[in-house]
Amino acid sequence: MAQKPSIPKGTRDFSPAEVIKRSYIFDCIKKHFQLFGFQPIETPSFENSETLLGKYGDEGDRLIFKILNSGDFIGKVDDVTYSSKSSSSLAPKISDKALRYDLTVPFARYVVQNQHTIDFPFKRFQIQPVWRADRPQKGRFREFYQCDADVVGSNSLLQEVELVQLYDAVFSELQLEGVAIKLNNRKILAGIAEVIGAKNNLINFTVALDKLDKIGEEGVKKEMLSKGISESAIEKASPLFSFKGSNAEQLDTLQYFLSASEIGTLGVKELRYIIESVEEIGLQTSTLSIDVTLARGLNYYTGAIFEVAAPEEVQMGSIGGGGRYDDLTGIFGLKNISGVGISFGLDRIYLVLEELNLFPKAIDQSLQVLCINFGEKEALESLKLVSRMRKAGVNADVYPSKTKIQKQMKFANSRNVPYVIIIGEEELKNHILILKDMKLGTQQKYTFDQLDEVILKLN
RNA sequence: GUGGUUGUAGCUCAGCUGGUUAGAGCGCUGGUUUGUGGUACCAGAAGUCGCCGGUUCGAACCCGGUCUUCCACCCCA
Repeated sequence: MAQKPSIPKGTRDFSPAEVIKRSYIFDCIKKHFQLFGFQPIETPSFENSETLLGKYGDEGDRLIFKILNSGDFIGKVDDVTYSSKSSSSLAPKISDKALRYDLTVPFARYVVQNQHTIDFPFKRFQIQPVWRADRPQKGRFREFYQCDADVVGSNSLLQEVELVQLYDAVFSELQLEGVAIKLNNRKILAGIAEVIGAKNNLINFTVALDKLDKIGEEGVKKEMLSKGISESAIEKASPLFSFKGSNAEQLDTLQYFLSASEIGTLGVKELRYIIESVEEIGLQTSTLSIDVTLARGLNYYTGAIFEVAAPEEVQMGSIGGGGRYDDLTGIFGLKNISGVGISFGLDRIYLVLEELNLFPKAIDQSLQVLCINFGEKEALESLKLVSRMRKAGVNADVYPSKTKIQKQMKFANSRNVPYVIIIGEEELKNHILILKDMKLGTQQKYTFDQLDEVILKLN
């Protein structure tokens, strides 16, 4: 026997039960994307390196999977580069393609490339795998799916309002109640930095602030200090560390706090509009709240920032996120196209639904009825009935070989088949079938002519 | 990328300071039941102890490397 085969670190096989549960989530998300007027696109799993590199920061570049060129790719490298043993200068010479790292940048590329055939505003959704050369952890993989919905070509804050509704609709349908949608605005973060006098240290300030719930007030202050933010600035920002109250109260406090900052005031105005609009329309099961410490990847967000936290009873962190980016397509040469989008973290949603036991009970009933095989003649008759049932939309099958009834029943049981049809020699002669309810253990006789009744029962 | 952690039967895990033939539960196969699963009882099969190397008379156990798992950073879904 050869050595056991294996799969690369951070990748997974999915069993039938897992694929079915994952499709349940995919289907729900997809359905709501379409209900909200989004259209599907797909892009290649790999892009030209220059499309991806430099778009996610140095950290991101390191995590991009690079694809080796074909043919004699080493022979074409000049001796100086080859003998330099420097990965950063060698890599571009031997690799000019890379695996998709997220869906947003390829989408931006798509929009720029197809700008003349797209009707703006363009609402697109995309559900495809992405790859990251990260070190795996629970709920973090090197190959995973992203489910994104973005709108480009509209500045309207109505989009933000709709995206909050979309989150609520999806999680409500998944029976995942108590999801916390957190909202912030990057203009508010910029305003805060301006007001406290840390304007040119915005990124370090927000990255540190984002960690508040994780490392606490002291930890955040320490990190800010180490990143060169002055003590007086941190002192001015300290009200933020214990920011409480209703959304309305927080908005008023923020408005006052940021009154000296033009951009901050604009941020508060935007935030207020979104919050008040959502409150007017109402949410089914989720809550929407302001979180001034929310920052996320700041590379391209310019307005609203979303993050969705799983219900408190599960330790899972973020199960979705998104935001507004005023100039995403600018990196590919198309200016003044504003976009806003959200993403669902499929793998984490899966783990949460599993932990809270929220998958539908009958989700693993992929087969509705199985016919026991008593031999050639009987099986042939069963097949006739099965084909009629299949036409009526019933998942039906015949056990392929004549083995012990015991074994066939056991198979039906472990496949979680709710009904079994028994047609033996005696039944065949009299044109009847026995329908056994595997849950109750009861059985009932029907003539072949009564098959429609059986189908009705199975549906 | 940094530091740590994990790997023993299909699955979940025991296995003492290094010492005969590596165990349990669940699952699987067969039987009690040759036309009835899920319960019960009986029997059985199944492991190069992640992989490679080293120390030792002797290694699942000690050492080194490697892969994998999970965790904390980094970053992020």
